[in-house]
Amino acid sequence: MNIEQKLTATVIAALNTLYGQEVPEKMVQLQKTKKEFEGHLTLVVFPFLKMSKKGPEQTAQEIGEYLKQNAPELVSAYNAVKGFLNLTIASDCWIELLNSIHADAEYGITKATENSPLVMIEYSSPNTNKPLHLGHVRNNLLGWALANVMAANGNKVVKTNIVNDRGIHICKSMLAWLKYGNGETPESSGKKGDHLIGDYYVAFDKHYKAEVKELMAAYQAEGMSEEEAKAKAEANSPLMLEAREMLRKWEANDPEVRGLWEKMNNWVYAGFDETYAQMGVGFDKIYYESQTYLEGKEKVMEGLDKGFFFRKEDNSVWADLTAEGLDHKLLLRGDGTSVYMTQDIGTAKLRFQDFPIDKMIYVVGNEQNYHFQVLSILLDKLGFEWGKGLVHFSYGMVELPEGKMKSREGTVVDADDLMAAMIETAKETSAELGKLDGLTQEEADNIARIVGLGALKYFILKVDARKNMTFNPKESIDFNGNTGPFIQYTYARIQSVLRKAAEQGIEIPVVIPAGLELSAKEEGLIQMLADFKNTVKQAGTDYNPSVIANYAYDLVKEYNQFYHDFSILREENEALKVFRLALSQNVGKIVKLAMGLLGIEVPERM
RNA sequence: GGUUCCGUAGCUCAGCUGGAUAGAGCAACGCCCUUCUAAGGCGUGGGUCAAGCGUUCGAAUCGCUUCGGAAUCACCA
Repeated sequence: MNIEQKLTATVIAALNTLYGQEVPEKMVQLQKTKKEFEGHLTLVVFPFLKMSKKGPEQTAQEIGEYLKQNAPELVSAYNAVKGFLNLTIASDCWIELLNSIHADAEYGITKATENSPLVMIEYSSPNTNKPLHLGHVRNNLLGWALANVMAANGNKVVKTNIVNDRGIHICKSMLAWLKYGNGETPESSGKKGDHLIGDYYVAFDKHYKAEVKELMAAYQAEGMSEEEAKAKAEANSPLMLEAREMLRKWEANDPEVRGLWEKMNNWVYAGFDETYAQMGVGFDKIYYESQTYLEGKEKVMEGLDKGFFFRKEDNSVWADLTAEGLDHKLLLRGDGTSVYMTQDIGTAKLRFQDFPIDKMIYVVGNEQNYHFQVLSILLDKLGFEWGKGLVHFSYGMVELPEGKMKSREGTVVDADDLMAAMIETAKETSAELGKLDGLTQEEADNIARIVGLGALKYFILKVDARKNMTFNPKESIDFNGNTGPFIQYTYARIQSVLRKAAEQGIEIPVVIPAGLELSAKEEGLIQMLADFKNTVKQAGTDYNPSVIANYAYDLVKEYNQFYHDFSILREENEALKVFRLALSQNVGKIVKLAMGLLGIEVPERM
């Protein structure tokens, strides 16, 4: 039983004795005492005024006095301010609590068991015609962190990625490469494969635009209106026609097109793998749209037979969602080909064949809210048990100060460049601060990597996922204040103290003996450490990794104050010294666990 | 127009299952390294929580209305 549970039970007993009423646990509102008041936990007494028939202050006094008299081992002091009863918990309770945290190397983490539900998390889901950019970074970091959080809440987790490896956009890159590439390869050019392909996608666009412009001028010279000319030019652009032809060939399994497609996709995958590795994310199972995009059709036909869907005169198949307050939704075109929704149904079918999914989480941007609302309804109709309860983990866009990223204007922030820049900044900062003395190049580089990526990841993960966020590429991400490096720095500091303690031959016992006089700061830190368990739980139930980030910051800020105000190794009272070492060690442990959930490493020194 | 989401300090964000005087960081200014890592600590200034109404002992938090912003409502994915 933890402190709050004990206290709740004691308060219930107190109310029973004082006012002769049995109150439900829910009515006992305990909250952390605000900083400006003395105490650890605060009981809100407003709900009890009716039974006490006294004023708030007097009621608080009565309850406080009862607790102090009857449970001194728990409540050592109290003060009443208006309707708030601030309770000071006895020091030994805190040491006991620290010991329980100390004994658990993975405090706050609940491991999955045989019978745990299986949660599948889809994230990343790139197109193979462009390298990853800042938007993908947010997606990947959130997906990875969310997967960790779900796993820490006792779920079996399967991380999955659906790669959009087919379609007109890939054909554009392929065509441009054939036309303008001169056989360029990642090896010959030294470019990462995804960047190489991205360059040809851009090249296609450039040539296509030039073509359209030229055609338009010709048509307009013939007397067409601007609008007409544009439409006709776009329809007759030889490049676009060629790309469409290529897509047809691809669908007809033309060996040459398929061969090129495979070659170029493999370049992209090699590039993505590098980016993923640097980002520190990964997947358990990767699906490719080329393998799933035909699967949905069968399911849709099944739904049509069962009367869930209907066919129009032009042979297209639709779902009528007016009963759900939505519109009609196309599922199969008149020519029988699939649309996006159909493909997602197909992917769902394959996934369910592969894994006994209990819950499905899609990490996809908020511009697709409508899509997932519809998908949920459709999957439910088609008999997927997890369909109705599927979670669209909808995150907001990353915007620049001047608005959205636009590839046309070259404002897209590339993932590889961004990570490299962060690491470079970390390296420079470390050098300026003289932190690298006595380290090998390899150690220094690794620290720069950990710190640079830590800054980037924390910057993104600390904000509530569903909100749009602003990123200003001109102002580099901070390393001071509420940042990843601040948290990492505190961890490194703690490790430094622990190393020195070890050098001095001081051992931290398995059980810290009780009977110490603790400061409010120290007790508060233990209280915060214990909160980690609830924070992990909250992050899981709310699908919200940012609460972990904010928790880590609060904890570390508190610890830094302690570190500044109290001596650890220079403390003369040996028992107190050992206690503070144990406290520090556990702060370090929790910081590492919390950051680990976010996918952020912590350095032993920095 | 329908639906959904957002609006908190100059900037970036917490707080939102109702509780005390709304918090951090950045930026500005000032102080603290002969002492365990100064990527740190302390302090000063900075707010009509978009606006209004309602529910409540109590509203940034819940409800309604209005204003502002975003997304979406495709035979694109």
